[in-house]
Amino acid sequence: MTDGDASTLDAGDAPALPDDPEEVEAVRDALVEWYEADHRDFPWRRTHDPYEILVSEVMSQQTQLNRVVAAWADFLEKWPTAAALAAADRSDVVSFWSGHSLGYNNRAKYLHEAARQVTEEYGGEFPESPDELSELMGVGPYTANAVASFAFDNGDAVVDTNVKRVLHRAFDTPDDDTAFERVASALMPEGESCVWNNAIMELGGVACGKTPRCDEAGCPWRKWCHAYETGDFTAPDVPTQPEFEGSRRQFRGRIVRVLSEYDELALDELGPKIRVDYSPNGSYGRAWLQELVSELADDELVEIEDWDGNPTAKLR
DNA sequence: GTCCGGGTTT
DNA sequence: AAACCCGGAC
Repeated sequence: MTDGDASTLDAGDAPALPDDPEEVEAVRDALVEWYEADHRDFPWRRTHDPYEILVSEVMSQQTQLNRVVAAWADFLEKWPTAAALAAADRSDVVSFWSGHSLGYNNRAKYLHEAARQVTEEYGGEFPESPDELSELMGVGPYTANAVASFAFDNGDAVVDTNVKRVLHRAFDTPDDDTAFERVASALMPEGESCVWNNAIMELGGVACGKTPRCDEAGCPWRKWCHAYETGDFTAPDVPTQPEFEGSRRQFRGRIVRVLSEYDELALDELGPKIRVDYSPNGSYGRAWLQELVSELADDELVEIEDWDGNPTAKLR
């Protein structure tokens, strides 16, 4: 279809890819050649199994890649297929997640649920389009395109913060999601999502990180790059998170970790294991803990038994 | 000790 | 719009 973006594209100060289509082709070729000449050899880049890709993507969303390597291998050894994962107890999956310090335990739950969806709703066969993949629990636009790309070479351009940073610097793309979307899609060579999305994220990871390493990494886009020309390597704003130390997040994580070591634990036994200054009637006491545990129960990560008298928590 | 990363859900 | 995690780099 013809796009209705002509007015914005013609807006004079519109950011841009080179006008000449041959030049755009040169930009594409330069990146793909750079990637193919040398890149980090992550194990998930050696598979096209959609389940293995999904696991790596969900883990990568939140964790340094070094730790993902070990967790990914362990996870697949334990649950080699979507069917195997779907058959597991969720508490075991959450325990694994917590035990490998992967963070965001809800995502273990989502991954387990996604595996169940694949086996029960798709007969064990992963769907191959980004739209269908998006229906899986915990799979949003980024992960849907990543899995479609790396498993089936069937994705659209991924837009994660790496890609945004690269596009913002190289082509002065404004810090606006629809603009990133539009430029990323215009740039991706049709039908080459696997190599392309790997390449552009590799660029964001090794050459165009927060501190740019244009020359050291031999960035293939230096001759077109707006930032390289101007010296302004400003990156798009990333929302800053509230403090972690002392946060509810921190104690939720501790609770899950402790509960994965014990079958079940009364609140007054759990308390001291997550906080040295716990005392049942103190300011950080049973009422405080009860609320945290209740929220974990609302998230279906934890189960509370024995509500009358001596509440006990266990992984669900 | 301080800073850093980052997509999905509700 | 807000909540969610934790180790590693500096």
